[in-house]
Amino acid sequence: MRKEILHQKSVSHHIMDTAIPLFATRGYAGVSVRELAKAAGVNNALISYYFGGKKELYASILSTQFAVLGSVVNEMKQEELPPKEKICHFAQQVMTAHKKYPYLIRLVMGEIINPTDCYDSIVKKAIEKINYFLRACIQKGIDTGDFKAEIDPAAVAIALMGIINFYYLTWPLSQELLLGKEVDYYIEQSLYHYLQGISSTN
Amino acid sequence: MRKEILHQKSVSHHIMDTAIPLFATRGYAGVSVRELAKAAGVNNALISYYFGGKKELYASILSTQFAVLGSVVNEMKQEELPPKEKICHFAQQVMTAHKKYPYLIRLVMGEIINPTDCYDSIVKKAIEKINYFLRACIQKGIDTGDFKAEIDPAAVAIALMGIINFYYLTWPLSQELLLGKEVDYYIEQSLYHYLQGISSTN
DNA sequence: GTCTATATTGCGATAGAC
DNA sequence: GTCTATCGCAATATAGAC
Repeated sequence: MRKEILHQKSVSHHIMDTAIPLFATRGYAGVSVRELAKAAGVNNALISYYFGGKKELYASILSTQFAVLGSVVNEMKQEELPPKEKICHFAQQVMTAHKKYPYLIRLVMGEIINPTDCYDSIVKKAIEKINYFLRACIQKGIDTGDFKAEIDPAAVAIALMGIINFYYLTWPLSQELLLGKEVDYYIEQSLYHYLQGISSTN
Repeated sequence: MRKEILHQKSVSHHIMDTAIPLFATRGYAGVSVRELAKAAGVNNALISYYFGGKKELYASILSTQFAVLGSVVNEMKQEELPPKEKICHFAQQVMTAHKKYPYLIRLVMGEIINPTDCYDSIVKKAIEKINYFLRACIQKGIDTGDFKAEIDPAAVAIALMGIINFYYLTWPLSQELLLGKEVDYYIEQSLYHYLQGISSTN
């Protein structure tokens, strides 16, 4: 049986998978096409052949990775749950996404602190979508009386994004600082405490 | 009167000040020595003359910027305040530092997601110091009965760092998402809600 | 589709004039 | 201290053989 049949993953797919951790951990400018090709075990010229160039390879990676974020929100929108439960469930979905796509958060942050041409077209829109979803949840919570009337949905939405993402944002440093505790437990607790702080009762 | 006397700031200092926003917004690999020199209005060769090379210039910037973080913690350590007030005061000091050194957070994050040789020697130690300070505050709060006994200091310390820094971390996007609200107000509120969540009473 | 070879540009660094 | 000129090398990209 031929090798190509055993390994059906296309060359372009393979190049992207190899490039993701490199771009994520060293930045767009920090990785060269030569290094990318060597790591993937393919010829330099194939990056231009399959993607058109380094920039386009990077843009391809960003759009496929960011599509993950979008689909998480889309799934959540359909759920019919009380605001607090919806936020907790969303947090769990994001955590699951971080585990499945461990380099996504670095690509996001890399674009936020060192924006490329992809920032406006891909990154910003994805984050705005998430923020809008959370704000709607919080507003609903205020309307139903679950949350304090005086809280500001926009501010709370940012705080929630911080609580849910900060650990992964600063990983692996955060893992060391957590002194052996489990991530899931940490985020669950932080979220619980914060939600308790904005809740109207209890 | 000679120009040099009117502008006493040394050339090396001027180069660093010009390089800070460039390294912060485009990353170490994203900026060339030629561009740096052009932006500062000096000759390329002067970067090697004053610092030894691009790497050393970057390292100089990181150490001076990170010294700011260290001094904030040192000042706070001497303060004798109840845990909650101490944490709130620390948050205000950090916010003041972010305003005075607006590129600091990007340099920090840049090193966390795309570490260079400076990461272990400069960045990691500074963050560990802050984390240790916060953990001590929280532990004291548990001991005095201000905070719930069941909370985990290490986990709460990370959550607090997230709440205090996430806004600046994702600026200017966070500013847009905040829909015109004031930063200080937002962080104050988020911190207040979270602290309320971990407090034993009220 | 994949390779080699190469064109072209830009990089960081430095020698040496002033 | 500051300049010009240049070295040696690595970057992205592509033409053309296979």
